[in-house]
Amino acid sequence: MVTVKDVAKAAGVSIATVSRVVRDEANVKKDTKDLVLKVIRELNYQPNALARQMRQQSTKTVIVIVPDIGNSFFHEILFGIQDTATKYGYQILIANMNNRPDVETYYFNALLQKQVDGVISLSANIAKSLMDKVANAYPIVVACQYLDNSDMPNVTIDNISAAKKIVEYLIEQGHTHIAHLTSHPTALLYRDRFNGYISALAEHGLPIDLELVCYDEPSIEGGYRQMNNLLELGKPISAVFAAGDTMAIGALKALKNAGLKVPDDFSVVGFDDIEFSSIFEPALTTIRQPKFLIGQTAFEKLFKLMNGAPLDSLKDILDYELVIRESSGVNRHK
Amino acid sequence: MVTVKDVAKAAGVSIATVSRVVRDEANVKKDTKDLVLKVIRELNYQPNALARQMRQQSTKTVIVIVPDIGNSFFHEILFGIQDTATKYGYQILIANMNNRPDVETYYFNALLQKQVDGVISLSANIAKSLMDKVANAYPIVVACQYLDNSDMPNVTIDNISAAKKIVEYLIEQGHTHIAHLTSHPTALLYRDRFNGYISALAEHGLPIDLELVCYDEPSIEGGYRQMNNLLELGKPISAVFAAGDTMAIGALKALKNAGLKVPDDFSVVGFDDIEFSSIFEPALTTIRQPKFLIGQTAFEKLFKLMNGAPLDSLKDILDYELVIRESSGVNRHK
DNA sequence: TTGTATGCGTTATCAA
DNA sequence: TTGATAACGCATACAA
Repeated sequence: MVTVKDVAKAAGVSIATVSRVVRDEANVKKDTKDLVLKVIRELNYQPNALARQMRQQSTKTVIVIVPDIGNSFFHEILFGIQDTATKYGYQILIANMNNRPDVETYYFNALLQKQVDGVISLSANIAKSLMDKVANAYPIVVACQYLDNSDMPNVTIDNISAAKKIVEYLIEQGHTHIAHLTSHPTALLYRDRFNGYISALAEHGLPIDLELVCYDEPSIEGGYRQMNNLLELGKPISAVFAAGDTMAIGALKALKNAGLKVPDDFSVVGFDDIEFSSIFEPALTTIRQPKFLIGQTAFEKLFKLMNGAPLDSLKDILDYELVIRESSGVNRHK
Repeated sequence: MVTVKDVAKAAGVSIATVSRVVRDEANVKKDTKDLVLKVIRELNYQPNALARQMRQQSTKTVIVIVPDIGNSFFHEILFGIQDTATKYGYQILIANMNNRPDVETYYFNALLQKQVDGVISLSANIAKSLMDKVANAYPIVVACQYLDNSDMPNVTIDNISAAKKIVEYLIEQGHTHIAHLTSHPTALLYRDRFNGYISALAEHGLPIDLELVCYDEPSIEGGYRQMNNLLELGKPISAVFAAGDTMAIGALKALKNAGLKVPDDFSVVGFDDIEFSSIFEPALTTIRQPKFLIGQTAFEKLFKLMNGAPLDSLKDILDYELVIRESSGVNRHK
């Protein structure tokens, strides 16, 4: 391995001078600099990043904890993070949790051991106490998900109002019996979407029937299962709001399987706007989260944190958008 | 920051002893070990990974160059890599190229600067010369893709025979005029699939019409565009073999748009078996690559390379599988 | 403008 | 079984 020493010897200068040239410091004579650069090229010298990081106690690397890399919802967020990170000369380490909560803790150790300068977590499953403990001492931003009563820096949308908006859209289409497919109520995210659903119904004087609220895994299978359960109830439902697009697609499959036409017989709306949702047939009506922007904003926030700069705001609430496509329409069975 | 020194002082032993305990070396007296462990807990000591890596000149990290993290084809491969890497105590750094060829070169620098111990590239776009130069000196494995006349360690399937097999399946269903949707012929991958297509037709005495071979981006849009072009030709085509599932799904959309029924009027088959393909309706007939196994095998290979162990074989050719679903059937228009 | 010397926190060698 | 000490490759305070 070629080191500064080798370059210094070959160029007839000190290692300090070589180091200065490598880091492009100002106070080096032009001639010296050219000579050293020439030698660096000749010897094909590559600075050892490990030694540099060790010396500076910084890796210019940020770890992103992704609950499930197989879920395309996270891809655009990753793009946003990566885009901004690259701009600032940072690398990102993608840690895939595979939806196993214990892995999250594991990755926080990377932070404690100085392997990374900061963390962006797209998951909030980890025990709140640990989260707060770590956030106290290290730069960390939570995006998409969030915790109750936590003062962690956070980037997200207003899930309550977004859920309310899409349910109100269904109500405007004449639907009065709207079911709700959702997931683990331990996640504040789902509780918020549930609250938005309830608010919309209540404010429009519609009856609330908790039998129409079904819980399952946030997956196509989960949505399929619960849609079938709903159909078996034999109640006069004409629309369903799924708290995630994957569940919505599962619901669409169950409806098709039952011989029901969407949106003629039934309206289905989701949440997130994953890639799949616009390609599936019928294309899904949903809430679009500003995924790229969430990623960008999360990194910007983390960057400030890592550099000890003050945050404009602890929590950023970004705008969402109602995207109306083919899976929803007016209630024709009134 | 708590270091070995602090622990040593507090425990009244030398730093060497602390280091031994941390690394769980054998020759430490039980009592000493217990004492040191107690102090480590009390001080909440975390070994500094940077210093360790610096000392050992190894990061136990492998970089995986992914052409496009938005493409679900790569997810299962990543799972396979990650699964095996974790088993051996390695971390993986996912480098997303975003399909920009220049980024590939950039990431190889991480290798040269000792930030990672090895590379798994799921892309082969980089100039062959650079690839060979790097592979000569550093542990690197190419998976899924591959280059002409290159002696880089490689894990893949036999694309020629797989393409041939799925086209032969179409022929068995009575199809005689089969089109081919494919992408950049600069990629050996696509040339091989094209060759398999041609072989199948030739060996069954079917006419080869190069007007039925269309090139475009390997995306839904690309497939959609070219399927429309094919339909405009007005030739008696009854089936199409797309060299990738995304193109196949684009073709399905174009056929639907044209009012054609799949598989009654037309058969469509793809390649890869991405997640989407089984969920889309109609579900796609395709070639399933053993994605998880490709990932596992690639890491196993890299691991040997990183440890200077001999490779059983330079190139591993894994088995594929023909998956017959709803998008293909017998030719009813003969 | 350049060089000398020290230290980052760990592991590993050697001696005790 | 333990301890003293020398690296690892670089950045930087200080001196020249």
